Amino acid sequence: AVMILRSRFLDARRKRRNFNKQATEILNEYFYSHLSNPYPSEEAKEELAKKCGITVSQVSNWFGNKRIRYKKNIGKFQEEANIYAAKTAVTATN
Amino acid sequence: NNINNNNSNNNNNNNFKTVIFSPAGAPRTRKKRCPYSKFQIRELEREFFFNVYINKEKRLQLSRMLNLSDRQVKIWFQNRRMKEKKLSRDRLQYFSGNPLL
DNA sequence: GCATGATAAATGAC
DNA sequence: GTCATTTATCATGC
Repeated sequence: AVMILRSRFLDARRKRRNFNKQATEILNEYFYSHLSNPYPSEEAKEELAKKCGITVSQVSNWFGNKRIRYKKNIGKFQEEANIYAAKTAVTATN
Repeated sequence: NNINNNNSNNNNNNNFKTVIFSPAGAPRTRKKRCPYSKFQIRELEREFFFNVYINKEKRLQLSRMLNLSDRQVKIWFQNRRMKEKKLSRDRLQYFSGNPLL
């Protein structure tokens, strides 16, 4: 039984499921509002994880993937960047 | 003496460097990541089972047997220990949410 | 067919 | 040594 559970941990490591739209919104909002330094602190990661309903490791994975993929093709994310830039600009005026 | 060669099936071609994005600086390079073969992983895992920390002698011995550099074996054990720690965290979190298991 | 999340080599800070 | 990363690769979703 122990071996079965153990193998299930190893097998289940890559059972990928997309995050829900709200979680992605929160992560993108943080990323594009900290584009000059998109490295959330450990405390910020925990808060993001709580708000998104995911683990801290998943937050770290998301930022790691986002940083490298954004850096490699900034043009592809330009539209997305504008959307969230406008969103944060509205909140800044309040 | 040249260390890197890999037998195993598909690759490589190590010492291929990839250019790193350099924020206002001289462009640096990094060794291209090359996945290890099943055989290499099996032997590394076997040794890791006996001792999580590997000594110099066994490290050199393993590196020769697997056609990996001494540095690569050292780093593999470092990463493997980190992986084990993460697995422990995941296990703890999993069981805390499922007390019946 | 790529987008996306997770993992595997490799680097560097400390 | 640990550990947060970078980068490439893997596996899945759709």
